[in-house]
Amino acid sequence: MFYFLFLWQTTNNMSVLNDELDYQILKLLQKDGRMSFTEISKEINVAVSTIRHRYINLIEDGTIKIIGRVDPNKIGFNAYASILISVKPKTYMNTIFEELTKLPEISFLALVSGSFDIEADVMCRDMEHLNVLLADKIHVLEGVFDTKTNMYMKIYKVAQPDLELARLSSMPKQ
Amino acid sequence: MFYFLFLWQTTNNMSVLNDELDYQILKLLQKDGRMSFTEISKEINVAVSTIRHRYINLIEDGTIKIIGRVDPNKIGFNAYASILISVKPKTYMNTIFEELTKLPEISFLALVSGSFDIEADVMCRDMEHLNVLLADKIHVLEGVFDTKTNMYMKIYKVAQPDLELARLSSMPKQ
DNA sequence: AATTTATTTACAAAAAACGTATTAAAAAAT
DNA sequence: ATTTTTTAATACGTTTTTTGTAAATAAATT
Repeated sequence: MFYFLFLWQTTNNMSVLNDELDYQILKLLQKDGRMSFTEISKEINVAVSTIRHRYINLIEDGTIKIIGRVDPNKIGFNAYASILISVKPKTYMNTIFEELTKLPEISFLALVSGSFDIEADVMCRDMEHLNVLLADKIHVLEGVFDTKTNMYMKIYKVAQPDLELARLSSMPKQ
Repeated sequence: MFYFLFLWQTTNNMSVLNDELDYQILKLLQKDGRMSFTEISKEINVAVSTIRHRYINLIEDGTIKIIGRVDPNKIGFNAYASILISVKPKTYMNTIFEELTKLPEISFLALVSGSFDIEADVMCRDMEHLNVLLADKIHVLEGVFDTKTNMYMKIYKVAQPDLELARLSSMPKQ
């Protein structure tokens, strides 16, 4: 009977630590995607092999992806804009999304609520480039009824989802 | 005389390959931030030490940053929204940016052209969370005159700046 | 042409990753 | 309640990679 209680306790602790461990790994990699498994394991006192296993799982289920984030300004993109698109008739939505996805200038593409249907954020070299993109690649698409373009004039913050906020909820894994 | 010509040729090739080399490194790291220097060097036929030097420079001047990009949905963020803010009087702009930058829910914050002044994209757990954020953290700020919130209902694309497009211009390093 | 500066490269020591095997724990079945 | 199955954590030796330093080469400056 006493033995049973003991087992229950370890089980409980482990299942809490499980998710907590993933959070800690994610948090460290979020800041520095090249941090070695060895360093991570030292930081949170778990065996290197465990970190590696967890890492592989997190990568495979798409929870995290390690990427090099390139600063657009440094490589010559000086016109960052938000293009809102109104589609009429709405039956064109799917084909428009398909076509827009292909455009290399588009860095973010989503279906939005509000008076427009689609938001497409684009990174262009300059106003000329943006202008040509709009005229030759977007306005020509069948179903594009109206657009509204606004420039991002100064960027104050670009951040990752805050894991501390996520931890408050019960971590529903997809 | 013949020797001199030979030298000139190598020089010329090298200087073209210089910027091209940075592009190639950036392109590979953009896709896989954990790719080893060894692997990169094999891919583009340059000594490992060269790749490493270039890498260190690219990191130090902020051209690229290796980060773990966490999928918001996988960790329980189900309300992704765009909040447009109108500021009156405009003298409050600076303090509002300062305050907004602190909010952990905000993943993107920028000064925008158009009928509103500020765009703040937020990642919240759910509608309740978003609602509380708006009411208790944003609407209460002095100078926030009006806001307009739209939900990102489905995300079709999240991409990095396209290096092929950048290569077309003359790579002005900042 | 000489000097300075920057870039590329080579190499050896240290550190890290990988593959595999082992151990331990949790869940499921009996 | 015990056994079996499945899943997760860990240890360890080998291979690979990174790191620090020094040398060679090229470019820019004088």
